[in-house]
Amino acid sequence: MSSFLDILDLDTNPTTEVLALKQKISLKSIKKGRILQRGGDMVSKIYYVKKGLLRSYTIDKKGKEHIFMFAPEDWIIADGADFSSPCQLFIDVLEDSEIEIVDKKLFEEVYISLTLNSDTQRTAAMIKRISVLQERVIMLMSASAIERYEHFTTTYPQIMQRVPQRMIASYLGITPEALSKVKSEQNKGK
Amino acid sequence: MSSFLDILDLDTNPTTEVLALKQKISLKSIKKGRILQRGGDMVSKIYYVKKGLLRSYTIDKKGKEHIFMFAPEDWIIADGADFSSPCQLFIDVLEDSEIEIVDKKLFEEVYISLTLNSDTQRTAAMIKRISVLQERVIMLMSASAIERYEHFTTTYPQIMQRVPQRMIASYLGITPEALSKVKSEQNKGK
DNA sequence: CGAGCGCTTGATTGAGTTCAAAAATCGTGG
DNA sequence: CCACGATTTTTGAACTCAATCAAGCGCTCG
Repeated sequence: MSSFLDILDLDTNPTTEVLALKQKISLKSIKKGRILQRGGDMVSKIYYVKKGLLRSYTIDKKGKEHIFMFAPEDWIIADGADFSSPCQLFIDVLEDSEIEIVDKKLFEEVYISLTLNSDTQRTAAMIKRISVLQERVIMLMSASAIERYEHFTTTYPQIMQRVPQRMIASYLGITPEALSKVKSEQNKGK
Repeated sequence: MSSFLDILDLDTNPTTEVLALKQKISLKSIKKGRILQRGGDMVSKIYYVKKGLLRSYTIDKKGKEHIFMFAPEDWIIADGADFSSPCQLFIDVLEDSEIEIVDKKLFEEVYISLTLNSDTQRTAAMIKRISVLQERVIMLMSASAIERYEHFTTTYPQIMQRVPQRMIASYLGITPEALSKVKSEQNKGK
């Protein structure tokens, strides 16, 4: 899968609803720094990243950002699960990007009604996301700052190079200062 | 949904595979304390809790347990996502329970091949799980011991009463001592 | 009834935070 | 292409929350 449209094209006999949805999907070029969605917004969209890099994050009561996930090429990012419901995530653009944007509700209705391979695909995508989150929870519960950092560098080396360190710290759940110290610490060791 | 069998019964015209699978699902009564699965085991099963309470957890290198989730009545619990793949979770029984047990691979094959309402159901279940995990990650990244505890008591009051406090601490990612102190602290306040 | 487990409480320690300021890097306009 | 301001990273010192260590209490159940 490399686009929302691909998914819809899987249906060889598109209904009028599918066709209507296809017309509403537009590829947009969006500049770095743009905020696509704020926690608390009522409108909620799904973003398919064709090119570039997005992130989702919360802001806690003390005003501190906590990055929930990064979304590079070919990732879907949205508040809540892939489609439905809750929570209060912000989403913004870290690199100039090309993104497909669809209304969440609309997409969900049509998408779920499609019954074919895309079902297996969607299931696989959700399973992957659950696995990633499971690993993340375990990491947050049991790993020290150093362990988290080393896990990140080996798991997401591509993202490492594309975002400032303070954002990696934010993703790991530690302060930028702590991350800096971790790095200098592990440099001493060699 | 209140059983694996219900899911399979949704298919009004069961294939021979479905029938074969149905025969392999057995309802077992299992006593408190029994370990169903150890991290590292190759066999992997899916457990549907009809009655009772299970938990899944990891054990870190220092030998400490970290509870990943509790599974009371009508929950499905398994290593990794609902069906497939990775990670190293232990699963054991906290209360005398009645459980349906199915081989993960077998179930996945048959289940995924079923295309009907159950698809929507499965999707909904996965979305819910993703939402729960999202909330958990945010909690672990931004909340203090007290906040985590208060969130847990309001969100899972039923489970509160059924497990020892040290397990709640383990779920929250804090030590039993810390949880004890949090409680006495919040009692002072009133 | 005693042994073991779970919960509490206190003293000590330590990893990571906070605050502050200097050093390095980035980016933008001239 | 350079220069300057802004942002990011590093470093250091003081502090804080929770972990660790240790002891005592109360219950259960064997």
